[in-house]
Amino acid sequence: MLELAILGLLQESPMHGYELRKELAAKLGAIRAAISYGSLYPTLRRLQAAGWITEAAETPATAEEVPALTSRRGRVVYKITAEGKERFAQLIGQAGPETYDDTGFGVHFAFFARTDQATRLRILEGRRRKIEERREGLRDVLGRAAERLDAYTLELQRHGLDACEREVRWLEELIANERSGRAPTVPRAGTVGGRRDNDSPPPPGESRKERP
Amino acid sequence: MLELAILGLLQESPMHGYELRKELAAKLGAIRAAISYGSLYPTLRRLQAAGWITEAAETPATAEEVPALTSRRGRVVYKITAEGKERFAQLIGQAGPETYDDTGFGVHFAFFARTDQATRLRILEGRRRKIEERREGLRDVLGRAAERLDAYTLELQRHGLDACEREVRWLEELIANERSGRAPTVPRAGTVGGRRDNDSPPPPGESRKERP
DNA sequence: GTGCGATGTATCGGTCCGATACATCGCGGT
DNA sequence: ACCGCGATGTATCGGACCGATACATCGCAC
Repeated sequence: MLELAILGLLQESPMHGYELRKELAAKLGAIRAAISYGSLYPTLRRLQAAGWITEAAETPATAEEVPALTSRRGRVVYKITAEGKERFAQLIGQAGPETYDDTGFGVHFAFFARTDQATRLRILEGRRRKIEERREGLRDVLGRAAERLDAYTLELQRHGLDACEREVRWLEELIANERSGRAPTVPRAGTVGGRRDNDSPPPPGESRKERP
Repeated sequence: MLELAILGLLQESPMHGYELRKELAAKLGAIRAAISYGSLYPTLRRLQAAGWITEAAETPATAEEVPALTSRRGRVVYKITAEGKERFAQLIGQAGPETYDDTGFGVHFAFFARTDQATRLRILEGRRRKIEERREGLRDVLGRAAERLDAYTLELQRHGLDACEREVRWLEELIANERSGRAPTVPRAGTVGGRRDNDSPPPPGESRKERP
């Protein structure tokens, strides 16, 4: 999963580890807190060894100014290779069981702008199926095994069930949008947060800065 | 976390591994799918080595019938020890940072029936704080960094933000209930699932079958 | 000029997962 | 009478990821 996320982010622009972590946190903030360095750096080395990414030269503009006075060793910038792009396309296209768990789905969804529509649909439906199964499990427990459980545990299940139903509805809308029409945004009733600009941006397509 | 969950479950009745996994799935179904055997069995051994649990004799009633014809080796039943109960009380009472992440909070909450009110309150408020922070992060991204992100990523953040707001409200109600009054259940509008019995059972206290 | 928070790279031990292996039991089908 | 097959049950192994920790540099506020 981390591998896929890194490859996806480096496709937007070259970055060093620290930056990668921050971008990752911004892009996946809804899913996971922040990736640990204990995972990040070893994975970067693994990707580099596999040839999916390479170290890029630091400060490409106006080089040679004060060249190597303090043996400038900080900031290792990585960029994705052609093989890395192929690898990303392969990973984003194929769907194993882990594609539908919380983290896996989140990462795939975050890169939907780089995914073709058929795959998007497949992933959304797979996720829906998985959440529906969880929902049925919770309903079973709340129905059949309710008397064996204490009130707190029951309350936890109810909250979980509610979240499942909500996510299924969300997925339904995304699937409907995906099938006919385009815009990835779900119609919203009350505009819950703040702000109201930037609603319904233009259809997917590739994001800007594909090749700076 | 697994350690706490196992200790908590074994406090209700002795069990073997397979059963433990199923009970765990029922109790924590809203939080995590099912614990892996690759974690369960090593943890059981660790707990046994530490003296928190012991192997209990299988088939206590009507023993000696067909004693050892096929060398009956299956089903290792574990029971909690006095030290194990102390350990549980200690773990459930102290709160580190991991107490407030999704899994940690879920496990603590699932055993609220065995937790004193002050601790319950502390944990609920800690969780609320954590979710509020995540919520603020998402609002920031949706407000300030929105133009850098594609429509799918934004939709993911919005869904996450919605879930955060919902959980905060849920926690608010639980906290209010906890402070004055008793019943752990949150007032519900539509009764979404099925069934309507077993609503608002008597105040917490210990669950049944403390000592069979 | 000095401390301090942000930036930045890196490792280590530990927890947990997913795949896999293997053995037994009860039951239905043929 | 036999066979298979799904549920029950214990167990291990490699790998992914986390949390704590260490350490070094930079800019800037006091």
